[in-house]
Amino acid sequence: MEKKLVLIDGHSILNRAFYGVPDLTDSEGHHTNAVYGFLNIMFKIFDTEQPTDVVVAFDVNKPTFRHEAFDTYKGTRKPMPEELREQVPLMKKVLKTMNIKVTELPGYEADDVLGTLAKRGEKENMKVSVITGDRDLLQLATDNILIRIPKTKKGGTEIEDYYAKDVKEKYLVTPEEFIDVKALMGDTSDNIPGVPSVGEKTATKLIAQYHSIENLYEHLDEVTRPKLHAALKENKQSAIDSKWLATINIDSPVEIDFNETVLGDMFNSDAYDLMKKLGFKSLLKRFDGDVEKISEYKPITNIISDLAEAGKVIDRALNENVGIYLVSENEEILGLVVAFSKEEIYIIQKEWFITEDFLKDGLSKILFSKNNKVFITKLKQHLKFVECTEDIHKGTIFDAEIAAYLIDPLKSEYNYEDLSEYAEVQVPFRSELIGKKKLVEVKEENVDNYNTFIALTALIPMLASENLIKKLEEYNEMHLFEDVEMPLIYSLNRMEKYGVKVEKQELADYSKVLGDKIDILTDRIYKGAGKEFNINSPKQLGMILFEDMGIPGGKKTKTGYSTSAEVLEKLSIDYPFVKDVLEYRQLSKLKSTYADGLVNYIGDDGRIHGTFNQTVTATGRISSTEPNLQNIPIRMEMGKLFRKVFVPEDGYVFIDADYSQIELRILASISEDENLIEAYKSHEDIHRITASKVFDTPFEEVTDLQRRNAKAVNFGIVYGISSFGLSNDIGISRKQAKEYIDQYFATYPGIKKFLDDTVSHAKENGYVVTLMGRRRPIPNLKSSNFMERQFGERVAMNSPIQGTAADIMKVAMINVDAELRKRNLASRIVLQVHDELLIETKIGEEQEVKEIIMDKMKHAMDLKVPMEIGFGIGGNWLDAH
DNA sequence: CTATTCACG
DNA sequence: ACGTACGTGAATAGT
Repeated sequence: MEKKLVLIDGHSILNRAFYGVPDLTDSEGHHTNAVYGFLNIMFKIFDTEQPTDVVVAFDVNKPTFRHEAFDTYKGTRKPMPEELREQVPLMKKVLKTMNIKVTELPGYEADDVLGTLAKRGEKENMKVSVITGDRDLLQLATDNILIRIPKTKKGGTEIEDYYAKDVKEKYLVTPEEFIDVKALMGDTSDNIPGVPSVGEKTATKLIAQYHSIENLYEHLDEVTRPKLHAALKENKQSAIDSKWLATINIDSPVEIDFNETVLGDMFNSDAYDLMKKLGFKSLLKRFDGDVEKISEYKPITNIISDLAEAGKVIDRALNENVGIYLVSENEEILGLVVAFSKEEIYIIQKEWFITEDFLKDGLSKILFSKNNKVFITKLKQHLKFVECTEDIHKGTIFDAEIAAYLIDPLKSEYNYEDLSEYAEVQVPFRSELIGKKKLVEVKEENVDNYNTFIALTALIPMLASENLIKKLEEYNEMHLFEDVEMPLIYSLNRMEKYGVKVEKQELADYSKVLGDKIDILTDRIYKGAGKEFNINSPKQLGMILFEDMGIPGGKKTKTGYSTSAEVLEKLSIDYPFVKDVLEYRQLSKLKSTYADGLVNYIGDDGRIHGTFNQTVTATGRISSTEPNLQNIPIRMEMGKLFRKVFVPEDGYVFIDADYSQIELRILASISEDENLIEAYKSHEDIHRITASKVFDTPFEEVTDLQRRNAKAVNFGIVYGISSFGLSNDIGISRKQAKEYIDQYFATYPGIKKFLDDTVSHAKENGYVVTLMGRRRPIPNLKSSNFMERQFGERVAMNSPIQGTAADIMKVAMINVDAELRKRNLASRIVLQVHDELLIETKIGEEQEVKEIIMDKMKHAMDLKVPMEIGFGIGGNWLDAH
């Protein structure tokens, strides 16, 4: 029988899998996505190749013979992200458990091991496949050695196959010559220097003609292009060295016998248990006799184009449990999916008599029916299409995205694929169905994939709901879900629908003013530099400042000099030129982001309707996009003028209300520190009190500097203080900073205890919670990397505080909004900026609105300290604040 | 597609 | 000896 050998480039494939597969973690919070992706690629190969022998080769994290020869050689080791690094040992363990031969050879790279084994296998008449993501291995291809490169493309993984003839076809050179091409070109990521100015084109042409670097140099006179000739002549040694570096050693001392590589029982019970523990449900189906045999679920859909039939489905949905999805893209509706169960899914197409209005109306009826239960994701987006005068009856609608967010707020997305982990079905990947294409395109090109995708989007929320609810209950987050996050959807929806009025002309005028100032500065900067350059390019600016002008003290970043405001600020004292750059930076930021940026979002109604995202932040805050209305300037004089263009419509005024020092008050309350609570109860200036205690100065004699420093310490505490951070912030020594902190903790011992307890709780359980039970997992605390763990500790200290503030604001928003509507007032919330609400208030309603805000904001939660609200009223946002 | 910078809380 | 404040989003440059 013919033997078939599969050789896998371990790190290379693991790396591809890591970047190609969405984040996954096992029950203990360890990352598993790369391992999962690796196994999927491996099984895909095994399925088609049916190998008799398999070896997986890993690199050793030690210098190789290439380093010995050249100290500049760094190999391919880019720093690996921690999330990937931790999966390497796991990968090896999984492979060993599956009885797959794993090898690593000190002093050599995996490439060399693979090359050696490939050639040995070929000699023994085996068919050989090398699985790698690295094109350098193409040099190994022959008629019997196949190089296979898996690529994550739009619409799934494809594998590029190369025998010798395929290399020749694609790269116009033989596999052996491919080494020489690469050597000439050089490769910065592998630190192969090559010959400068020789790119792929030239290298290929030269090697195709001369077949090797050595032969090329024997015929160097024939190279007539003068620059090329010179470059080759000058870099002869480099070219030869590069070739040596790029050549895979096919004679490495690999002590492996082909007796050891025979594929044994991959699907043994240990491997089964391990897969199960890692949560790789889809892989379990490969195990014979697996009782839980799970295969990929592909929904069967019923397409409806007939109006009467569509009406029947919608009517039925009013009285049953349904998963629904209104398919829309760029405000255009494509159809409505109604899923009653795995077996019964209807896709109501928008065509013939089925109009957008019909579908919107259907959606509305299903959502607002009190006799059904609706499972959905992105409810807020759906509400965009319906009239929503009252909130949907509590308990009849379940947004699975929100639920999944509360269970794990660290995920970047919560689409059907992410939710399927709760649904006990194995679903096709989104990337395979639609990739990054627009839905309309997929509908045209591959209607089957389109239907599968939209069916799953409707169905999975329903299938996942049971386990989601179980988890919410287990985590004690049901209250948060039912009474905070779900009701908040409607308040955010109204806020988005109202939008906020912005004076377009004034914004345009201001853009012009800024533009003129920028032009003047640009001229001055060019004159000062002695030449024109792109001031917006940190790279070019760095060159000008620290090389051309020879300004000392260039702080390096990964890629060059830092030109951040922090650095420039210090230089600006001695160099007026730098001052101009700083001002240019500030103005061009204002112009591009705020003046020109915001204009694009002003709608025909003269208002900006931004999006407030509810499932983005790790702490529970909402975020704002398209545009970001939560970072409109306020601190700088030039910037705060933008707040003047935010105005109420005619007949209204702005009321602005913000929580005063909400986070510090929360800290006082959660920590139950008596001194801080007492300080707040006294209603005196908290930073002054702190300064007085920490610096042991009578209250009346506290200096401005002392107060400022105390304020910085208060901030620092909330962020999870470190002496370094504090010293950096207020420009004192680390030692001094440490003394401040120690003194602070001595003043408020309850805070010290709370922070310590929180961190140890987090280390023990892997998560922290807010006062309302909102959970944030902190996987970093388990990291093997010291810095990451340290970061985890700061996060553990900060998240309960920031998160509780978010909880409080959410409750306040819901209650303010509800009360305004209950009283039939025309006033409405138009913006939320974390601790601030902006209310467009109908003239005549000011007093009532003020009372509502004060009441609802103050009493959103019962804390051990009083909550104080800053209040303002005015004809624009700046004046109201 | 990532890094840098800077706007906000 | 590491190299750090917590949470966001947008514009820009350059690979």
